[in-house]
Amino acid sequence: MIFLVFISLFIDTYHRFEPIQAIMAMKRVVDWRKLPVSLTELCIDTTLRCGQSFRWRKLNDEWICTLHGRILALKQDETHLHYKVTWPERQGERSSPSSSTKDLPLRKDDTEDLLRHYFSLDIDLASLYQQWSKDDPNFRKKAPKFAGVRILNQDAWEALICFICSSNNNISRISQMVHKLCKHYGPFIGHVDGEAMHDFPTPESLNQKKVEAHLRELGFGYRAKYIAETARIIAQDKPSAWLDSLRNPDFPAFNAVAVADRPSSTYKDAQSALLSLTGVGPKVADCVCLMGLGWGESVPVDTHVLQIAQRDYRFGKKGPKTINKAMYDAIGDHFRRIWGKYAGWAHSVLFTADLREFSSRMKEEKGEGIFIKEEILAAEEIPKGKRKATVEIEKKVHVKEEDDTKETVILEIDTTVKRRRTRARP
DNA sequence: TTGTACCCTGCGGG
DNA sequence: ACCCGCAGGGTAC
Repeated sequence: MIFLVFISLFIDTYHRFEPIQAIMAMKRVVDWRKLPVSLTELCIDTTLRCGQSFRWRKLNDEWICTLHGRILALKQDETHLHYKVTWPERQGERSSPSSSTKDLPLRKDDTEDLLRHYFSLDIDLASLYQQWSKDDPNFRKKAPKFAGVRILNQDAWEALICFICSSNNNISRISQMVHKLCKHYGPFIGHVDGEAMHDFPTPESLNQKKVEAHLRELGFGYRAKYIAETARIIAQDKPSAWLDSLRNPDFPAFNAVAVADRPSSTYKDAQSALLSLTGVGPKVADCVCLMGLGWGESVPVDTHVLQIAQRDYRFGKKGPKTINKAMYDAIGDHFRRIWGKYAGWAHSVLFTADLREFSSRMKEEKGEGIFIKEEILAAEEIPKGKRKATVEIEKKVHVKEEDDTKETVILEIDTTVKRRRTRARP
């Protein structure tokens, strides 16, 4: 049996093909083009804001980002995804008399392929939603308001650095930090609305002497060291295509080239390989697996997902405050059992539904279809002589919910909570 | 195996 | 108004 591994050529594509792209860049006036996609299959308004990518910005009703050495603008209506490409400017080119809109690119423009790859448009999302809804009442309840949420097929290196930034952080600040990385270390591509657009920096550009100190000045905190060390390891210590060798072979990187006779990685292989990097724990490793390496079964478990597991999937919370690796794996396995091969995709839908930014969509649900009844099972005694104490209370919460079909479902969730109690006066 | 420091920012309750 | 505690897609020690 022959194993295939796909090696990406993404690194430095811009520089490598500079002469060709310089000619392509002469065609400055680019029309909007479109791909047929329904909002059920892809909703960019949700997908680009739900915290899996940190570089997309919405300007004047268009989503803008640099990707693979070009600037992309996206718009969407009920039937189509509209896109516009801008290739990089060259120094002094704009005033060059040879510059003309009549010149055609030498190569076929691959932006449509890039978009199909980036959004994994070959995957039938509606069928997946149907399957998850059939197997999971909670998904069936939440999903209708969050259609078209996809996992983006991002570059592994970019995902790695972005999710190192994400530790103990919020989406707003992560976006600001990633923007600073691009601005200070990424290749300049062009202007949009007078604002300079840079692509994501290469490992080499982040593997320089003063990067750590500089990133600290820029407000990266303790993550500055993680980024600098990871860049050094990827740029110096590992083979050139090491990260992409961890990809799911069924979903090769964009511009990948097949290489024969290499053992292919599994999801668990990829996860454990990533864990060897500084600043990369199980959660960050899973984010890179899911969004950067094509492993759809990867379920990143953060505090949010832990809450979802406990609140909506009766996952016991007897464990400690900080979850250990065993607990972490158990939660992932639990969701993989429910949702299957694309568990990470389903997880992303529920994660999005729980984000505060999107919570208004669920607001009307609260208090109408859901009734909660608490039943205290056991409570630790308050020590004698103390009037107040923080004690463990074990309670059983009955959640009675009605879904659209008026069918009644009873879920029981065992919980242990800390509550401040006051001893009754003698 | 469990606990704590780590950088920084926005938010809600006093 | 200001302060203060705390959480925000965790990880290293």
